[in-house]
Amino acid sequence: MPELPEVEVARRNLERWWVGRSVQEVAVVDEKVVVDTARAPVADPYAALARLEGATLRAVTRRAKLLRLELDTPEGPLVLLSHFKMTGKFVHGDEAPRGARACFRVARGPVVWFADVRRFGWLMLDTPAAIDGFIEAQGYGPEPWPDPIAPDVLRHALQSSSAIKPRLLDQSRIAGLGNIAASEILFRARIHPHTAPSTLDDDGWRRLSAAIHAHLAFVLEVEEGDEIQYLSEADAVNPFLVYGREGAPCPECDTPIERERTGGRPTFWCSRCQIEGGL
DNA sequence: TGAAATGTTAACGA
DNA sequence: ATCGTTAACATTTC
Repeated sequence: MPELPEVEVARRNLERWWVGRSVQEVAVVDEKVVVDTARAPVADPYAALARLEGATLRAVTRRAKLLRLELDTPEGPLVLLSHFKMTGKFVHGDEAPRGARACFRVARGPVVWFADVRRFGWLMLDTPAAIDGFIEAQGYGPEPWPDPIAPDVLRHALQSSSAIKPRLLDQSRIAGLGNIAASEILFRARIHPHTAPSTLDDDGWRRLSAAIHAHLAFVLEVEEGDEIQYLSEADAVNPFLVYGREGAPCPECDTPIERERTGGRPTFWCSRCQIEGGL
């Protein structure tokens, strides 16, 4: 299940596989894969994606967890936007992967598949103005990658007197962080997930800023490459410090890792390393 | 078998 | 208004 780093790896992969090359053929495997700017499935997804045949991919950019493919098509510039949600990914290969929903045959390149077992993800194709309007309307907060969010900016974005953990997930405060990232970042920053942002001192904000960047850099390094394995998949190895490690020894102090569910989402932390108030 | 899963969003209640 | 929880989306895995 993808967070920012997985989307960023997909961006790099699509750059390598596809940028500068044209699309020979497009196929829709799952009719509900293409949505409009209201996120409703379009009436004719075949016709929609057929607009990309003969198009050349110019650039791939990322905003939060959205991937934005800029294409020059016979009818003019269009943007293909995707959201991976829980299980989406782009892969390449001759055979349809599990969960295949659409595919793009790249001239002098691979066949690129949009695969998404749980089918929460989507593709959206429209003019640059329409797509950028859609992205703007999401109201995303500042990007934590590639440049770190400065401690001061972080403090203003997260300002609150309730628990910090759910705040980190709020895309309108900081863009791109997910549920795994929240636990990992707070562990790295030695901040308890229940800590109220209003009680963090300057050093706490500095640690949080550094921890966000360090976590993203770490996951990007681990997941770089053509095949991204999500944790839920068979054979996946858990590369995280505390996420999914309830009861296992803390990597710093051997205290058993704690777990709780809030708002339906699990949180993991070390009760010795992470103190409320951040110190 | 039931529960839970790395995302988002609408609906509801305090 | 704002916060937090719950259900829903669809499917797989433990």
